[in-house]
Amino acid sequence: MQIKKYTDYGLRVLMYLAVQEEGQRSTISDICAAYDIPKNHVNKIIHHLGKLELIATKRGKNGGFTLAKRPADIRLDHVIREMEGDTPWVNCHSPFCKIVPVCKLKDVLAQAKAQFYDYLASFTLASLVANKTELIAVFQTET
Amino acid sequence: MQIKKYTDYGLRVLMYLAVQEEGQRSTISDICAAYDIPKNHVNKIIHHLGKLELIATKRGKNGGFTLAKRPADIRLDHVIREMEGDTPWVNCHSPFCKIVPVCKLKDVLAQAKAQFYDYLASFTLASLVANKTELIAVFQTET
DNA sequence: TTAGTACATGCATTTTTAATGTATCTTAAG
DNA sequence: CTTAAGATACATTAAAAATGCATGTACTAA
Repeated sequence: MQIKKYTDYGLRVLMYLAVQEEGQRSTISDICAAYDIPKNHVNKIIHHLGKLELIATKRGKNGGFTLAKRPADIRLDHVIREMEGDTPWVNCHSPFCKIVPVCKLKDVLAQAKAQFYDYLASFTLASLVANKTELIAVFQTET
Repeated sequence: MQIKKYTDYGLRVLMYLAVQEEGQRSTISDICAAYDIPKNHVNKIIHHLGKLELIATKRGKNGGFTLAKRPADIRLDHVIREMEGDTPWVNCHSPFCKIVPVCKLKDVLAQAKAQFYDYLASFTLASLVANKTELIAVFQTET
């Protein structure tokens, strides 16, 4: 059990953007150079983050993207739920399970999952970049 | 993000055993017939549950297995952790991530994961089979 | 004591999902 | 009108999980 790299990268993109100077646009190439991760994947992630209106994207020359909200207004539970896809953590229907109607397992797991997200709801992107200067320093180092 | 069928089946095996008559041994064939799931997979799961000392297995003719503990003494967090494998929910090391030393994301996710398991720790196998007679009835129906 | 049954174990194959790659389209700046 | 950037679609590869197959080992009962 693990979050997808897709989700992980999405969060890292947001962290990167959160420590940039106000109004400073970043590009997919910037991000990929900073983290050394593949452009293809990030391409899709940026698109997705744009759709979620977490970032504002701009095409064409001198294009790029910036955060569309303040870091303190970007809750982690929201980002992770959206990026990860919000499906039940146990699959009761393929294959068909005959005890589903009387099975308490799915309910317990659903509640446990809710606990996970409830906890995340108390954090925002701002929580992740509280140590902004440290992050900036690390981004500037060569690998 | 989802638990493995392996884990799911493991829990279902335990539920099945928990509603059997005291001392009544079950076999892999019994379980697979009850849930209509593949023997190969269950084979490994039974072995694993045996290693965890959650069930007592017996080979040979008239062999099979029973719960090795009372349902109230089998905590769900324990079962799921063991079956699922207890690794971090975010992979910070492949590919290498340069911000790891100053990254708060891993800590937040680790705590969220802890919340998930803490909640499960308040439930046992007994919680899952509180409606024992209902479960028995469903097991007896044809598919 | 031997035939049969059931779990134990290891390896192979298939399926599913995620990750990555390639290509082309659209938009905007200069 | 050329270049740079994200948008979009499709293809391919890689990783993980699920499943299958074969054989070993322990136990029982006839």
